Amino acid sequence: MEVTTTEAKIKAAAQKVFLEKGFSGARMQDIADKAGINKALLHYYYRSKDKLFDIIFMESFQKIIPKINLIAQSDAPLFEKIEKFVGEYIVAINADPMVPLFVLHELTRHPEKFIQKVFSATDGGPKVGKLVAQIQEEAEKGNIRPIHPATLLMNIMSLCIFPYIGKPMFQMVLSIDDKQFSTLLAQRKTEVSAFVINALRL
Amino acid sequence: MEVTTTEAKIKAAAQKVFLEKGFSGARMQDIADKAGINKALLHYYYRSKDKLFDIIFMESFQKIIPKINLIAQSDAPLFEKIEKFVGEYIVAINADPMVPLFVLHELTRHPEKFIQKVFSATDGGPKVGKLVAQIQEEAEKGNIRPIHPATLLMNIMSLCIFPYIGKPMFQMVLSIDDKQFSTLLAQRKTEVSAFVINALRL
DNA sequence: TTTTGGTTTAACCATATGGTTAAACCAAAA
DNA sequence: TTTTGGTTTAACCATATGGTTAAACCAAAA
Repeated sequence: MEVTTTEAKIKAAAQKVFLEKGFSGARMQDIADKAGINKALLHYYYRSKDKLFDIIFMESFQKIIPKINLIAQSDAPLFEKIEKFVGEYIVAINADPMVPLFVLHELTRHPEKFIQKVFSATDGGPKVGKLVAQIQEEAEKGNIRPIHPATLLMNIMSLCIFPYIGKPMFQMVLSIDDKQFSTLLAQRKTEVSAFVINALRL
Repeated sequence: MEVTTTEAKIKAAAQKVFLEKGFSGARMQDIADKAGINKALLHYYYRSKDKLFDIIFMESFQKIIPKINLIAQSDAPLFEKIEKFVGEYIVAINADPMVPLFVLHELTRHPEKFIQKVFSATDGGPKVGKLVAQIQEEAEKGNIRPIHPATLLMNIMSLCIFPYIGKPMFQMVLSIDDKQFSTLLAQRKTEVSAFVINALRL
């Protein structure tokens, strides 16, 4: 049987509720019920709704500002980097499909509150300098179509993340059910990098 | 001077507040204050928070399920359609940059509630049949790289919409301010279709 | 067996929040 | 000038909600 501590049970429940409802839609009682504990314990262990939320939010945030560094700063050739990044990023998001919408929703509504905290947590934000230089270099060498590095990064991340956020919209526009949609998403792990790389070819 | 009716003032204020805070974060008092009217008038004109919200939501939704039909069902060649669609879609989103996050956030949290209503409002959802056929046709003729039509549509829409949703994240990752970000967005009106079309070329 | 210190609970509390109501208002019609 | 019907307001109301507290619990140490 599971021998989780109360503290852990609360965190797990809070994660679920906050991701589902967002901060303002989440109810402490709801979290307590899902954790199967008395509501007072939420405050005993985490003080306040805000404090509890901050913990869940920061953890979630880490998940979508991914190990860009690792890949971006390596010495691999550009196309290889793209393949690797897209593959790993999609897998990461796929593991927690609710995270992107949650994080971006809360981040948009309280930019000041987190921008700073998040920056220190990732020590100054990710360093994409090397990747940027590489893109410019390849463009100058005439190996790829010229493109603003920021634009390329934006395109790649959009293609990775947005399908998860836009799911209900896509299902409607495309008239497809959950299963068909999942199939499409699965294909994207390789499809996206192929698309991007082809877009860069001359 | 503005001679707006109370009803219109309420709607405008509600739009602002709901888009900013979402349903559960929005406060009726806040809407009343922004509209400069007594809170009771909200109920006098719109009955309840839910009813008021539904109106704002449906209007917002229309904005991001755009005139796909018009373009998708036309007889223009594929690349031309893509250019036209991307251009118009980005302009539409640009006019209301808060809408996508708002709609997708609420839609994700209450799929059942709206999926149906929205379907009837758009009479059965957009018809992309012709565009789908066209993509398959071009692929078979060997004019473009083969790609699942749904995947292509997803890619295009992701590239158009996501930058607006992911703004705070991108600004952090790329270390750029509002102005620089706007510049990047402006470029995308043409940049995105170029990117997509190039990705389709053999 | 008793003490101790962390854990859990039921009962509360203050405030926020969506919503209602009766009375006051006010411009146009009679 | 009076009546009428829609509009606006202040005062309320019931309930939801985040948070607190004193007492009960309970396992391990003494």
